[in-house]
Amino acid sequence: MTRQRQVILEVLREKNNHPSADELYERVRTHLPRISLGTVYRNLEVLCELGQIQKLELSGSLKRFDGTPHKHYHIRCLGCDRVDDAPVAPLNRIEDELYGATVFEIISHNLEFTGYCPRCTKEMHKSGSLDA
Amino acid sequence: MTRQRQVILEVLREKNNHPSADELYERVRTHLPRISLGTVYRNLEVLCELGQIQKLELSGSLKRFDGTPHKHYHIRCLGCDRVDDAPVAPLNRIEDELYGATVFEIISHNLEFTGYCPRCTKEMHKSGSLDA
DNA sequence: CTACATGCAAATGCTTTGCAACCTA
DNA sequence: TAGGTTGCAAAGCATTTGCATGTAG
Repeated sequence: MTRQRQVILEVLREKNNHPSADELYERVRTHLPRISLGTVYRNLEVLCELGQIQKLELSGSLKRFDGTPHKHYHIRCLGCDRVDDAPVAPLNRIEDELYGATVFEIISHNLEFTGYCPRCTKEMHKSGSLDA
Repeated sequence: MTRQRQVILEVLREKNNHPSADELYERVRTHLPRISLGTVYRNLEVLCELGQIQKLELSGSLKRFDGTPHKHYHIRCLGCDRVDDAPVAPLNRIEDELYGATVFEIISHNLEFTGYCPRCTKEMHKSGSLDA
């Protein structure tokens, strides 16, 4: 556990708004100005394997990271890419529905919502493109 | 509707195994040897906008394309990236669960399964890494 | 004839990697 | 001091884009 890894974990946990590697890099840089982006990527990978954090591979967007290890769903803003936790109960039975109906051995599932955050909703109303 | 666009659509529909742009490019090339990858990308984009096909932005994988416009879920193989349709009924009510519980204006949702296809399952048993 | 589509190649953006120097247990 | 880790720079890969030419309607 190097200083770099420590700071990355702390910074990710203190304000867990699901940052991308690059956003996290910028924040970590205020504490460790000489850290490199490669180190951030490498440590995020290691921390995932250790089960301390999770990598979010949301469709149609770059990778983001979640400071908590517990499984939950997310909502992503189509306007600004902001990611929030989705307040929905996990679908505990959904994988059973596939049993016998698919040739795959199911390992996991993920549910993702997309929509517009308040700011982007307002922005759209201003510019008149309410349907986009 | 150019010849290129026509062929891309036909090839995508005739064997809809959710190819990537590149795989589709290779297949289309057997009919139109001089087509460029850029053209394939551009036409796939256009066909999506026309509602003829859909773009699948599955997490942790490159973009894939589905020759049908109707909404359904998918399963992806963690070993070889093969993508099948998931035989599960659409969750028609799920977005309502978020109503009032999030500040987002929900537009859509997507459910994704991951697992192992028969071939990769067998492969794992052979090499002894049953848990990966 | 005009607008849009093409082929080609270069550019982009995120992510990974090779490598020599550097810590740290 | 041995093994993992770092910073840096370069490479990798999927995708997008600029531009001159070509083609459909």
